[in-house]
Amino acid sequence: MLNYTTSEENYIKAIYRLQSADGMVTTNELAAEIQAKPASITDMMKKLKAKKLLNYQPYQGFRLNAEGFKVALMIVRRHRLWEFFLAEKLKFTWDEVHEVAEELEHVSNKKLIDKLDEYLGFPRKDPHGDPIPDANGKIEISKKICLSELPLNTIAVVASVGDQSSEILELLEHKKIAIGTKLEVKKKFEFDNSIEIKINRHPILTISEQLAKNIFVNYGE
Amino acid sequence: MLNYTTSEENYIKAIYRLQSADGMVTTNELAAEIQAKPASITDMMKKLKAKKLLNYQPYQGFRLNAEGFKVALMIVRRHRLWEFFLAEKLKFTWDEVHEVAEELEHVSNKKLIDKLDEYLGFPRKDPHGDPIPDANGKIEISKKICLSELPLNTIAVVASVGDQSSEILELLEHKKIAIGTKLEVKKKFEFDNSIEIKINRHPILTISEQLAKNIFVNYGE
DNA sequence: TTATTTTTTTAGCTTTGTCTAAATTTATTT
DNA sequence: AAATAAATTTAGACAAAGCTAAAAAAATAA
Ligand SMILES: [Mn+2]
Ligand SMILES: [Mn+2]
Ligand SMILES: [Mn+2]
Ligand SMILES: [Mn+2]
Repeated sequence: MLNYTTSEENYIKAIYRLQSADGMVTTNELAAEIQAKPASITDMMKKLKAKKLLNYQPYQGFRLNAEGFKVALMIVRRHRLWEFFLAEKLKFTWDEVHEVAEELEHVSNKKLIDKLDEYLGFPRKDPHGDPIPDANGKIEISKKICLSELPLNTIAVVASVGDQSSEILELLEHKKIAIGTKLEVKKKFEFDNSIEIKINRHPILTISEQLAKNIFVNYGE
Repeated sequence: MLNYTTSEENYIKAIYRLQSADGMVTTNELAAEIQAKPASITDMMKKLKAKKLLNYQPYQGFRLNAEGFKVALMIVRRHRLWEFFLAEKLKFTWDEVHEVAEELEHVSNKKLIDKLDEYLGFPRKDPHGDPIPDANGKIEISKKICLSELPLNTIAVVASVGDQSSEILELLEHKKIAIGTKLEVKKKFEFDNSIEIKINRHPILTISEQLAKNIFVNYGE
């Protein structure tokens, strides 16, 4: 496995994130994800195709091939191990780990990462509940869905928030819900689609339909 | 304190390393240190002068100014803290830590470094015996001398090694000399400048001039 | 099926950091 | 003091990674 630049790695990881089971990723999709102009995407897709990391034909979109997928999993592994380290050992809070891991993930010394993994006790999930690929690139399947679709009595981890307004953040803060919070849905009411959730050692909370649709969780073993 | 690119930081650190109490650093010196061509040095010196990190007049050499020195100390702090982390927590041997720290040092999130420092218990020396600047840039003055200058029958502690090639490390391993090893010089021979040293409970060892010049020790206090 | 809109690509420009080769300045020898 | 050598800077080139604006292709609407 060769070494790639920070830019190449950020593109590879973003394609990995966007590419679902079948479909192609489009230029505009990736441009939005990476916060760059479509012309820059086309440039990089040519480069990554030349490096045999993806399939790409002009105007037809692109997908990582087997090699590109393997590379992506190693970047994801580094990112999530560092996130775990920051939260577990350095006591960073949920909103701080991602940004720092976004930089640390590009230090790609294999021994460093494998020893870090060992030091951390081979954690299987990062602080957002996302699975950490092992040294061979093996990764648990876990599903990310919105809170209103979470089955009853299933422990899940808050992974992200759809709306980013200060209003929703104020409400989440008030209810003590944050990225990484473990919860389960105890009741669902059909009248207004509100739900009741339980967080360890806290009283039952009521969540409105609007709020539930903006909270995304990871679950599944 | 602004952020600097990886390249700028490597140049700043190299100048810090070369610049002694008084004299100027020359273009060729820095070119050799950084393994780049003299023309590249001149380019970067113009850039760092424009950023007000050093004094530089064409053909007259250069020196970090107060601000550049402060920046250098923070890079050195990051480098040595990561080296300590790698040796202490991830069980890297002391000859493996430098290369990895050379990359990690460029992740310049202040909170990351200060929390890492705290997590490590505010270590004062890196695995090579070099002092680690604190969060304010304060650094112990180490009175290091090389083994060939150590007076006879004076107990000293190995603090660092000049050359860090695998060849010298192999030799040091063979002779059971490591950071922290206590020793004293028992004899000096003028013919080839070789010396004989004594390490507690070990037979007398012969050290060549080349080797002695690359072993630095702390003594007295 | 044509026309219009959207998406994507191409062409050309910018910045950063590197290089080689030539010019210039400083230092050292006759 | 010249002449020569060494050190340093300048000039011009290149690759990476981004951008804007224009052209081309694909998708959608009329
Ligand atoms: Mn990143
Ligand atoms: Mn994560
Ligand atoms: Mn470095
Ligand atoms: Mn060191």
